[in-house]
Amino acid sequence: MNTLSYALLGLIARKPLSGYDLMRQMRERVGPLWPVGHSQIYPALAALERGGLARHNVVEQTERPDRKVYAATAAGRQALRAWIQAEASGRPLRDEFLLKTYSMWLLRGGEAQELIERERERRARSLAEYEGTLSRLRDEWKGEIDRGDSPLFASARVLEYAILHERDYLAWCAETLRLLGRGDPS
Amino acid sequence: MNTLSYALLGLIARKPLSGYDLMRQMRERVGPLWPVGHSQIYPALAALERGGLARHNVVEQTERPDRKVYAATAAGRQALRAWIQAEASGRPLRDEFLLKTYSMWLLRGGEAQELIERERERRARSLAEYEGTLSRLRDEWKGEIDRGDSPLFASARVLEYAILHERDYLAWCAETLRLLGRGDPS
DNA sequence: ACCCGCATGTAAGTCGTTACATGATTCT
DNA sequence: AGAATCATGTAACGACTTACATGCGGGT
Repeated sequence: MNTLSYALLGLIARKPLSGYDLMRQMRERVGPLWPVGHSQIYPALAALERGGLARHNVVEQTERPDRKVYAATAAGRQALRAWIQAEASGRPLRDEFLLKTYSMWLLRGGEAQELIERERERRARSLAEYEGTLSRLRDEWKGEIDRGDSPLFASARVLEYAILHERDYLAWCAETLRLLGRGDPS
Repeated sequence: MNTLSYALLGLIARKPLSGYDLMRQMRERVGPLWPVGHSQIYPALAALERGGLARHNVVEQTERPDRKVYAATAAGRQALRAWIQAEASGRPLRDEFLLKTYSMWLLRGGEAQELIERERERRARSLAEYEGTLSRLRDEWKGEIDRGDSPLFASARVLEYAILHERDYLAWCAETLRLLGRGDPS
């Protein structure tokens, strides 16, 4: 059982889904948090089923290929709870952009500023995207989203975190540009 | 050439180092950003040398095993600059704790609060650690650390980012606890 | 005609972690 | 005596990415 399996379990514990659905949900909702390709999903679902943590029904379709819709079993929900409460493994950030800034002293003239400016713009775009998703979620689930025991509350909190994180990145870029500007006025 | 190779190049572009030195520097300085085991380092250094991006001298020692001290070549620094300015690959966060909170609606009673409280404490500890490292760095390199073209400036900026990030995490935990407390008063 | 979305899979290759392997010196 | 630090490597395994593979229906 790896982290990916728990991510999938977390989704099918909310609502039964097919492998294809899971692929889209992982891309759209959990995407920035834990991206997965469909080639990982299908074997993982088979493994969950072998372990008794999920079960599937075949839904036959005439106009499209049949779907295998997976749902979490009681044992699956139990395993998910246990994983959540287990000691965190302390996985690292692995931030490629920061690793690049670590060597930005090699750049000349305004190259460092350009690099950071480009990143600032990318982050601003993804911030706007998260904010859009969150406000759509809020509009759609007005009452439920504030209840602490609701799946929607958890979704919203994760999005809030992503938003905080992007804001932070923007602030860091702005401050770095300011500091670079002082020492080296173009 | 993978990301790890550039991380190593970034270090030996600052100052020649052995594989063992690199292991420690990656653990102590770049650690939270891009952790590496020594088993990755030695083959990667050999590959850098095959590509002409680094070269090593053997430093013989009597009391300890001999060291292979690697330095970046001009081609190595050039490759590093090119990588820094290349399009970012947009690698993801892969945050296991957030993935867990995504399913926290499964928990009962105060379990969610306990989970977040534990994480808050862990983050507070690593914040203190980063702050300590940064203030030590500042004390040691007073003049150089503010010059935008200095390696120390880059190191400090990366640490600043890590600090911002931890503060953010703390704020998020506090807010989440507040929201959980309102809906479900123990 | 060609590409996109739906739908499910397998295979090959890279990256990263953990364990295996060796051997001297220094600290407890 | 046993553990930790210095110092360099190899091997096995697991996780992740990218490409291969198939096939129908709808849009341009």
